[in-house]
Amino acid sequence: MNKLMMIDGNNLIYRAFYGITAPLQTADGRPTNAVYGFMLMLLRLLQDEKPTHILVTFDAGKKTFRHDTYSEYKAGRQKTPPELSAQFPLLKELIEALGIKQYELENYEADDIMGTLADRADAEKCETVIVSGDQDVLQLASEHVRINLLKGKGVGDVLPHGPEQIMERFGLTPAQIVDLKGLMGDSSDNIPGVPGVGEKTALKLLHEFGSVENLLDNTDKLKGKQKEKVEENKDSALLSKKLATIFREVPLPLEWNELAYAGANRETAEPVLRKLQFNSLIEKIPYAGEEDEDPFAEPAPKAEDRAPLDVRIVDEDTLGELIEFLPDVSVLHAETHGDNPHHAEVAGLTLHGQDRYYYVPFELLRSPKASPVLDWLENADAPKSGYDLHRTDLALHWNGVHFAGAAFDSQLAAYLIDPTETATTVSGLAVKYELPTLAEDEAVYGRLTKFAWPDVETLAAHSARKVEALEAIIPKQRELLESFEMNDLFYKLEMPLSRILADMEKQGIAVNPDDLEALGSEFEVEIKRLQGEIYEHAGTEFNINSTRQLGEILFDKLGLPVKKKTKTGYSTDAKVLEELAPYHAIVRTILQYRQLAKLQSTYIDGLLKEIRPETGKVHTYYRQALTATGRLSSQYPNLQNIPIRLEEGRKIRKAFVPSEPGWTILAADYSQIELRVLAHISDDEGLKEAFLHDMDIHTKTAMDVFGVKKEEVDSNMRRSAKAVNFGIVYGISDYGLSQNLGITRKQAAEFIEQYFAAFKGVQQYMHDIVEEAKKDGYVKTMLERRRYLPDIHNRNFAQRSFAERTAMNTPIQGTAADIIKLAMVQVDAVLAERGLKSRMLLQVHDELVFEVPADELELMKKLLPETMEGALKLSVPLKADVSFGDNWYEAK
DNA sequence: TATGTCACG
DNA sequence: ACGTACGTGACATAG
Repeated sequence: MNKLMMIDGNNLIYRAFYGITAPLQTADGRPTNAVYGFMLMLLRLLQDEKPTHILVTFDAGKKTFRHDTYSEYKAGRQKTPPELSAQFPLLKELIEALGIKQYELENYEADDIMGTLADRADAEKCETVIVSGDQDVLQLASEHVRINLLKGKGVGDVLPHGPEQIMERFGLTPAQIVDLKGLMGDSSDNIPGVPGVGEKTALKLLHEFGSVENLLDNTDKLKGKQKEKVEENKDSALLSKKLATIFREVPLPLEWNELAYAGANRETAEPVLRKLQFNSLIEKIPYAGEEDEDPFAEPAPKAEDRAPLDVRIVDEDTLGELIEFLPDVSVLHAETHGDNPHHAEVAGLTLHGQDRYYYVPFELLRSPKASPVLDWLENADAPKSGYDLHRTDLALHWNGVHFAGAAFDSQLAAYLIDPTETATTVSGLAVKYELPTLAEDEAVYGRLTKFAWPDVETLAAHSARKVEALEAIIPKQRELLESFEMNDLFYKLEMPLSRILADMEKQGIAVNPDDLEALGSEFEVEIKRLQGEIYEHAGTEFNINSTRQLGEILFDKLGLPVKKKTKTGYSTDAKVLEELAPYHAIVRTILQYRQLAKLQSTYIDGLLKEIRPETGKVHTYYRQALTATGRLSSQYPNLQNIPIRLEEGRKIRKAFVPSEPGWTILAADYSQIELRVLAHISDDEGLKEAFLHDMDIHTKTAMDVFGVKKEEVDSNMRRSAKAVNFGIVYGISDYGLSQNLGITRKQAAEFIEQYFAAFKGVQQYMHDIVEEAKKDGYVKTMLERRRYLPDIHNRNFAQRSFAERTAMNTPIQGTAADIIKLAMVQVDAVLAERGLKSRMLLQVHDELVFEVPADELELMKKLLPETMEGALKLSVPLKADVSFGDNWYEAK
């Protein structure tokens, strides 16, 4: 059975270029990221589709027959970046070397070539797959032709579209896709369509009229502005449809057997792959005549072919040998199981130095003879490198083993090098750094319910491979950190912080279950009452927590107006319910029910489950290598979202108490840290002035935006100004602000304009930072933390806009994160220097929470804000406020 | 496992 | 015209 796969080469290489941001290059310095990304996609496609025939098509030259019809076709397109143009010849060479047919033809686009062949294939009833990211090709779908539409940024994800999926998604046949384009146009190809008609309107019109032509013949059935627009743009609509129509009669000299593909030839493929430095891919290519192995299956075929590592599995008798060897150990890796490191199981440790590997089964550490190993593990002066040592530390801790001396954590390094990188395993890093592949943990252990430790030899061998890879990865990471000027950020901030976080997490915070249960009982009574009331209003009992059932009651049964839809049904979120409240008493009741149900399930029941019986405390886990901006995140439980805004929820905080009698909870939070950072980064005179005089920033903003005196600022003006300030920090858009304030977009746009007129420095910053992102491909915080923004060049407006807002927000949010991290390191040092007993327990983005003994309270009330305010010198003062009490509720 | 909702900064 | 406020995690439902 034959199967043809056709790939839009231009489309895929563009996506690969923006999808793979790693600085890959050939030995002579030519960039290869796009070629690499293309190869990853191709391999995945070969694996998933197993085609018997393949064709990669390209656009040839600039002019096509479409330019004769419309000279502005594809006008205004950004020039292809030179780093990408340079990769076309490399890609073509590689495709050739893989034995895959490629074709391009003067005057025609890749689409036309695919369309012509797809028609032929369909007539022959040959199964055909077309791969592209361009929606235009959906018009080619038919009984035998499926479109794999690329989705998202990933290199592998596709959305299969046959006629049925197209009908489901658009309510159109494949043939009607050109009518859709005719009406809505296509900005990336500069196809005009009908002004004022977007996808929504175009679909509505087509559902009614079927085609562009039929619509134009029946414009008398339209009304108002829409009628005018359509009538005025008849020619444009017809032209646009014509331009979007794929030409299916391209004169093609291709013979079917030229497209045949049965795998690559090792002798021709390997040299080219080596030249491109794609060493890690060599064994993932399906070669003709070789066993057809799954290129993504792990363990990777070649890894096992390499000479096995000399791994010694240590037992009581050979412990002496290991102990002698300890001073040479540089890399350590713990094999652990469990997402929550506070509850992780430790199978064993692999130690490496001087090309020797020792695997220590964890039980062996219980032996009295192993005490030198324990001493070494807890010796802060014995430096250890590894991957996710924070997790190792916690897992060992709860199993009774002390750990210290983390010197280089490869996971943290990877995070600084690219915080949005998805390769979050040692195996993933090996791929990234083009090292020999190694098995993913999942492949060795299985996952979730299927998890099982393999026999000790397999485990030791796998673990040693990881350590081997780390030995190669770490020097590369050191170089990158150096060249990114991140040495301070890494060695003086993130590495020390990692130990501090582990200390905080082990310490935990005491939670009084009686307080929670008492509060829970109150909620319980009220929830029951509200539930009864809702059933009564509804005239029936149903599951209020089910949005589907709730939607049926509100909108079908009670007939309330539908405000918003989700992709699966009616939206019933709080914003919608607020709008519906005037129509029916049930709505307010549901809002109250939702509020209490949330508190009950997440914060009463959820928190009670997390109290550790041995300690009576909750021990959160801070993820230090997760967020795109440099913030921490908190899990198991999340202690960064304990309620505070509404009084009912805020009471939860009363259950967070000191763990020793007579002690106090002390909290200190930065005041307006993000806006202060903005004042510094943007160097805006007005904003700096405001903070130098410690003014109420929202009032000051209102004064300048509305042009009034301080006394004239009313609460509404201040509220608006506050929303504008939030918007500024998030990367402002008129739409976002209008939604937040419930005003029109136009009004929001005016606010923003007035804000920028008053704060010229901020306006300049917002402009400059986007330009910087375009130039460099990334933005930075004050401490040189980076975030790459590949979508800053995206032709899709929404994605590009998002990248622009991110460019504005990340340096602000990220610098604020840098600052509080600095403060934590400094506070930790101060506590140690002075031998204080006070303990840092929590971090909530701009707030630090401590428990302090009575005799240290006065000192801490002074030291803490002092240290926090002095953490980093800005052109405006930092301000930290302290509060304290018998629990977290009181300390605010 | 995906989706909707809602808690926080 | 396009379609969004930035960054997270946990829970319940439903397939």
